[in-house]
Amino acid sequence: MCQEDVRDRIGYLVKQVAQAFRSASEERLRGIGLSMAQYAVLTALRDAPGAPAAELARRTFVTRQSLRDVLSGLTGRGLASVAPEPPAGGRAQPVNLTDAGRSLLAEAEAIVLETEARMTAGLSGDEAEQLAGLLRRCRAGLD
Amino acid sequence: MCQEDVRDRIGYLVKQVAQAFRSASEERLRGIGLSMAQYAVLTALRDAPGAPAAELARRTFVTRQSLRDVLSGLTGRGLASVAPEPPAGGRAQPVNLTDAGRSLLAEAEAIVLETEARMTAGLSGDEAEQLAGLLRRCRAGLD
DNA sequence: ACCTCCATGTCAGGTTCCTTACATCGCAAT
DNA sequence: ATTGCGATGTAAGGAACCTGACATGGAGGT
Repeated sequence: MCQEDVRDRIGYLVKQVAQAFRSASEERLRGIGLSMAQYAVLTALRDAPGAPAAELARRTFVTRQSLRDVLSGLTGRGLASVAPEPPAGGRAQPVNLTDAGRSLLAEAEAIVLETEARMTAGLSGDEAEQLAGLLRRCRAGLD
Repeated sequence: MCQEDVRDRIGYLVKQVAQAFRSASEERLRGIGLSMAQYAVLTALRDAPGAPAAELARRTFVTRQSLRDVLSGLTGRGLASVAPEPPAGGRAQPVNLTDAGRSLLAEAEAIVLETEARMTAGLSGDEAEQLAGLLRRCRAGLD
């Protein structure tokens, strides 16, 4: 049979690395009261200020409904604000970072970048480039 | 500033590929009534027949509590069985695949392998090897 | 024998995320 | 104008996962 060991399969490895990265980041993010999901939304919010919730959902790869859960936690803590009513001639309610959100995001960014550096510590610059390229091609195969 | 685009960061890419892989697999697994989590437990169960629930939890990288949720779904559908009482001189209750579980796992395996093949379709054999090696080194950096 | 430590199983509660479903609003084609 | 259509917002319920806490059984040191 051609049944190879589960642990050597790419899918398993990708999942495992992603999970380890997530766990490691989340562990330290918890110190400033953020989850990985919240961090992702804050980042999307910085990249797309004033975007509607549906757009943030697309950027963070979750459904609008899931994003609502995360967003309500964020607004409840004053890290993000949703316009109470759509602007004239539109339906979408723009979401924005508050000052508190921006400053907390900066802290979170440092934590996640540090974790990422730890993950790629054993790789040379060229190898990191290579890895990124291979991952992009894997992603392309899954549409 | 040295702030690079979020979308080019390794952590982001890994997460994205893992999520795409999971989504693609789950979408097709749903056709046979399995979630990715259930598939993972069935696989662990095949690799370690008679293992206690705590061991399965370690193998699938979730907590014992989470595994209980998944396992109860599995036993409820007759795909796995938990020994009603610990064997003499032990406390752990061995878990095993049923025949139904084994045959459903075979179907699931085919689905997941096919998805994985699609993901790595754009990669040569050498490149797939390379990717696996780089991912293993990333994983090693996160302990 | 006793007692501490560790692993296992279990319960409670909460968070994140999903599917399904529905109401509404803007936009464009008719 | 009206009629669909697509995108948005919202709600309800369930699945998967977590932390925290607790009870119990085995193993090893004292």
